Amino acid sequence: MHDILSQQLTASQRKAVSHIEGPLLVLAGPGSGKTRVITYRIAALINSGVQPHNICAITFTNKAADEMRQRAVALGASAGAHISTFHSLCVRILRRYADNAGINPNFSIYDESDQARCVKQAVKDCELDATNFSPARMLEAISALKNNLVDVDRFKSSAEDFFSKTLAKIYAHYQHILAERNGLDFDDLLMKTAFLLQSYPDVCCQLADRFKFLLIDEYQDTNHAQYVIAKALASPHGNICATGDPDQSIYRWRGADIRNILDFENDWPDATIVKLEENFRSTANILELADNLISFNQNRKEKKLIPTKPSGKDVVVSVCEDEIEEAKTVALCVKELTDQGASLKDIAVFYRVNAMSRLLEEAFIRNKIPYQVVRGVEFYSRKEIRDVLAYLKVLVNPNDEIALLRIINTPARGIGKTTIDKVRDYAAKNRIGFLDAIKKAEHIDSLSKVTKTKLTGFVNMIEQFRMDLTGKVAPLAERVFVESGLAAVLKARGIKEQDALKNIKELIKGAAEYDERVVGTVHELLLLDYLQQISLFSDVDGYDTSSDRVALMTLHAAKGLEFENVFIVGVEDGLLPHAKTDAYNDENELEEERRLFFVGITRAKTGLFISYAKYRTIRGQMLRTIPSQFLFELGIDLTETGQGGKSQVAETDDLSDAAPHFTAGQRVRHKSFGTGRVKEFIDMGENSVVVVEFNTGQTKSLMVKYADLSTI
DNA sequence: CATAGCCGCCTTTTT
DNA sequence: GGCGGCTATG
Repeated sequence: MHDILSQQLTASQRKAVSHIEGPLLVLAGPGSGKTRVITYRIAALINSGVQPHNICAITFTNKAADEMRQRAVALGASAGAHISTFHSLCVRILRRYADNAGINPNFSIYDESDQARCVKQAVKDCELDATNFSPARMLEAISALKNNLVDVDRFKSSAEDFFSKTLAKIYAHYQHILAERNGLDFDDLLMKTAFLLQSYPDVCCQLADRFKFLLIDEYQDTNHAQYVIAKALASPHGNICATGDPDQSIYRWRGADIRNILDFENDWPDATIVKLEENFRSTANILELADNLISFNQNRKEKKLIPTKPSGKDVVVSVCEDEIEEAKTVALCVKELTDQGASLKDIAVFYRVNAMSRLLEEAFIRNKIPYQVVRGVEFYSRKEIRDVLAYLKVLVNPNDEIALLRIINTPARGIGKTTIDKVRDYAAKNRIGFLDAIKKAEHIDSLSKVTKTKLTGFVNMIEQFRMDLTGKVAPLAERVFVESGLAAVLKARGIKEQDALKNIKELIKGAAEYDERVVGTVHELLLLDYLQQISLFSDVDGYDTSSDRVALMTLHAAKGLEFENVFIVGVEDGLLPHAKTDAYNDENELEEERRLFFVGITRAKTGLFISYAKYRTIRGQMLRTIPSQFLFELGIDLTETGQGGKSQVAETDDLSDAAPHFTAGQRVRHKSFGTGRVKEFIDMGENSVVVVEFNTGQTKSLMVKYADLSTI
């Protein structure tokens, strides 16, 4: 079988597949058949006698893991290889070696909103002002520390200035709160695993013995913690195969360190490097644009995209009047494509921010085009779903105060804030958990008799549910939904709540599928496993590739996918690159935004449609936009009209119209105030006002027509 | 203690 | 322009 497989591969691909022992780096450009190579590699390892369960492949999303598993099996490889994301792998390791890691294996995984609550509490505990130390900013800082494996102690000892010292306090409190609730956030999963592997060489050896071959996809987007984990797991045997493309690194903001892939050769001196530069996905003209664009990045290793397909359809750049027209244009183009025989599932629309999906959805609905917004997590963040899950979480992890507080009065059962405060006080005084305090409601003198009864009723219900803990998940979820009273409340409400009911049904259906999947596996706590798994659900995981609908997603979510036809909308300054990035001061941030566009473009096989709107309503205000600089970097003559060239501009744009316009983030120079950055532009025709923060520190509002600002 | 209504906040990307 | 949190009222 192996030989037959090899014949379907190019020479470089074959090299990447057949190189079995020792470190291997596969530098794979977009559309180079990287996924195919990894899958074949798994099959080849198994063919050469490696036990499937000795293989550990790490993918970027659960969806990618599922697909890889299926493909490997389709190639004839027996199932049993461990294929998952870094986070899922860490959950497994942490549960198995919980004692060594110093945690309770029944931990809850805290998502962003849970984290926000905890950090808010921490800020409050430290008696700090939430405006100066906003939870979001603190969380971001803490996340960055964790990704770099800086724990509380280390950060405390290095903190010198006021801000760092304060952050250290909040960090310490935050970790304390999580520990009390037996909760781990996403970053903890990585950090705790990395520390575990560093402190316990024997654990590390056991794992290396279990996973004798390590494969890591999308290596360019690993952060420091993931890097340490990978290195520790592979060090005993050196059988590490990393694949990735530095030009597709788009998660720097999340701690991804591009040096991990650039320095692979230094980390593993005897590494074999295989480059996959041929592109089997896109037409030559699409690749040319991508190549032009990415070559504007200075901080990169030169790499050519070698097309294997001839030039195809012209790339279309559409200039629309506003965002509504843009959405309409996309919908009409989709119709045209389907009229020509394209199927909807071969079409995708990418945008920079999730908020941009709404207008597109409306346009698709109006034009009766089936679509799906690819955002898996949103399902699990719906109120009714979170409610049911909170009940389940409390059953598994009674210390999960976040979940407990959520359900104690949901549905309303007469347990209000005052009661909760009293119970909390009691818990704190007696140094017991919140749930334990409720159990002792009888002993809390400040509570009225009625309240005590209510609390005992609640505890009894929880205890009842707990009897079912070791069984299947779906029946328990259904039971909780009904007996908690949630069902009655939803059913009593109007037609609007039918959606909620449907969602719960969907949840139970999903749980039933889980039960089905794990049938036969021995688990002391299936519910725990289920909850931890769905906590790690990602955006693309909810993407249903089998249904015939247009896919709408962010450029980030598009990573690793490919489509016959791709639309990229909103290619405007302030959106791509996004104004929230520091693209105008920090070349690295600009380059990452450029890579993001590059990733989007290189998803397209034959049809590529790029668009921007001349006016866009932001925060209720319609503003004149500036086309993204990236558009010009594509190397398309944007003034060109007609069909002759390799690209076509759908509508001509009169860029030369009226007084100059500015956008936030733009750098400008003023005769007497010097250089500064535009904070805001208020479009009032010829009386437009621009607010500029000058480098001197002062902020000025200036009338554009008098100010004589020049752009830099 | 529950509910409605108001104010003020934020709005990048995600495992 | 949308959501969450807070307050005033029943």
